[in-house]
Amino acid sequence: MPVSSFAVLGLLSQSPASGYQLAQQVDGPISNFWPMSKSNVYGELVRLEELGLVEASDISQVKLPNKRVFHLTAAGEAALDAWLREPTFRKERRKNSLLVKMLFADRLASGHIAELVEAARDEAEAERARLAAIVDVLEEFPAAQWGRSTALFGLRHAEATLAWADEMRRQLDQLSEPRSTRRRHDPPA
Amino acid sequence: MPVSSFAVLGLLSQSPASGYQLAQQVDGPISNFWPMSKSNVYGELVRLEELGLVEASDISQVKLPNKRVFHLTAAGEAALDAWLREPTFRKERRKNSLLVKMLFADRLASGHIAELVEAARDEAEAERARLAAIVDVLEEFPAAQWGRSTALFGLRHAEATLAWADEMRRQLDQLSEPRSTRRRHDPPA
DNA sequence: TTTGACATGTAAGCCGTTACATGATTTA
DNA sequence: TAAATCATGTAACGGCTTACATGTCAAA
Repeated sequence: MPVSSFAVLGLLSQSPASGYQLAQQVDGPISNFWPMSKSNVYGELVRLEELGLVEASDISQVKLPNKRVFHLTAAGEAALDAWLREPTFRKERRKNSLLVKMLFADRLASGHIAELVEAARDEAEAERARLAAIVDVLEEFPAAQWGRSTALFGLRHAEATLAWADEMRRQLDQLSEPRSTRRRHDPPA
Repeated sequence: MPVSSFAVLGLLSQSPASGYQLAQQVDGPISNFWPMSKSNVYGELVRLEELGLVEASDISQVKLPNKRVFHLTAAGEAALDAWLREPTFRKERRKNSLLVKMLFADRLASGHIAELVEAARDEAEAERARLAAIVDVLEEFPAAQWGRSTALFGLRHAEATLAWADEMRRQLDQLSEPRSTRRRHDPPA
């Protein structure tokens, strides 16, 4: 079973929900580290229902379309907990096309490399600010401590990207001014 | 065109190669941030050939199977360089099932959470050591500076994961010994 | 009157994986 | 004699995405 199945089980474990509601939830916090599309959600629900891990109650509504509200079965709870307990998450493929570009950066003028690095830096800085704010806010809600931990993970990684970008900047600076032994603090010309 | 196509173009730009040779190369450094399977490589070659971005020369060998050695066309070089120059790499989905587990960690006993964190830490520490060694070695080869930069990126991120795991450790320690106001340095009992 | 929220899905297709198929030659 | 290396692919399938299809009701 794909991780997406467990992601849906996890969301349902917090509260029963219709496909529509789940489709909205997957654009929430979880999208930061497990993006899913709407269709994907509906597909997972079909699978989980066939496996008996979730069940639906038909809710008829006046003035609004009827909906099917899903909730975990006992088997669903067991499956979720068993998965959560496994300390195995090795197979995730960290794909990063920025690094593919860096690997072949020999083909680029240093100005173009600098553009790549700056674009990466800008993105990382925006991410850092966004996540720092979230971590800060959640600090005050002990009940959200694990949610906070996911944001903290992202924050530390954004900081890592920033640190890397700064190192790359320095490397690129040395390329463009390679006057052999250059003093640390040049007097203005 | 998927990034994998450009990855193959990039490898071929360094030196012409047969499908077999490429299939070996994709298990090399590039596998750290763009994993590809053997079949995937052969598939990409078909696509790139149809698009006129690579061409093959048939090499007949005695005592060994014949092979088709691919090289970039002018169009292939142009396509690669155009892609390398674009400072856009936004769409990469960073998927991380560890964080999915953390998000639902409320369902777990703190011992199980600690196991997750320790497993993540162990993996990150192994990765840190592996990459630190590579970064160190490549230090001495200025020609490999961009290859080194990709390892450095991985190194900084492994360090970020370690820092995060240590913060989680502390958080978990506080959970297990919550004797209200605890002194910094407890005298032994 | 049109747009947006509510609500559920299907269809087509892409990217990529694992497993399989074939067959010669070299090395243990 | 068995395994590894060289060499090229095919088949089947899984996961996921985008775009499309359908329809009601409330609000602007």
